[in-house]
Amino acid sequence: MIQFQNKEYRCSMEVTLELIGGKWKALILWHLDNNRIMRYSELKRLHPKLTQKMLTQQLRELERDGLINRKVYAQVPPKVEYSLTPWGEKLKPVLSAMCQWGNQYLKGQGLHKEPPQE
Amino acid sequence: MIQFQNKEYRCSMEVTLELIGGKWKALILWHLDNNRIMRYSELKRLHPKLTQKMLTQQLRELERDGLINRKVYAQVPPKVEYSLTPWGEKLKPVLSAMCQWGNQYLKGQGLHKEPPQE
DNA sequence: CTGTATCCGCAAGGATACTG
DNA sequence: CAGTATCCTTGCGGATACAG
Repeated sequence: MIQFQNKEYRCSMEVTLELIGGKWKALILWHLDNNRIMRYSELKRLHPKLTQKMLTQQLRELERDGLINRKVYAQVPPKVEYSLTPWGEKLKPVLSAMCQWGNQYLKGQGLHKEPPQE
Repeated sequence: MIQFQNKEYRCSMEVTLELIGGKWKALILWHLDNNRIMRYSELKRLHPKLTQKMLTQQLRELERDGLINRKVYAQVPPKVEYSLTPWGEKLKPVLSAMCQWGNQYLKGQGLHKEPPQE
């Protein structure tokens, strides 16, 4: 049994799910990984169903958990840049594996065809 | 823009999230990957907060999407075994990467320490 | 531009009872 | 054992207004 932040976990998979699970986090992290640095408005455009409230909420949690950096420029109009921390960057294997799998699944017509052998 | 099952996706990451996202699927798949074959009652014991309703629902979706097999033995009392399909097995890189990352994060005291160099 | 703050609807998910 | 079926609650997340 793992103790972490006042909660209990049965395996490290549960911890990972707690930190990058949820509806939007993996998507945000993946695009931050590709683009290195993104502004709030760029992240907002990732998906039409991603609302301001949700985006801000997810970004705050990712920041709190040490996965992304938030850099505010003291200027008008405001400018805020988001980027991955070292911990966030170590997620690359996870994220790119997810993306690759999705690609393969789509190419194989998903459901009805066996996965390709490589 | 990707079309898949009457829905639209902007990248394959979104497709993967649609198929293995959600609160329990990755955990279920990960343990199926480790144990090869698991009965319903074994899966139920994965987590105290995983209810029958949720487990059944997630299993049905995973089966519908071609990620797991469901084998029913015609006997009393009933016996049902779940296992990964070839598509499900191709998720191993994703799942083990997630598990590894969680381990590293925990060992590094998570938030406040830099990730280890390897 | 990059956010907060509220209000609020609705569907995800919990609890319970029942079944082949 | 491995589920359904049903009811009911909770809180996620949408909509809107406002601000530095």
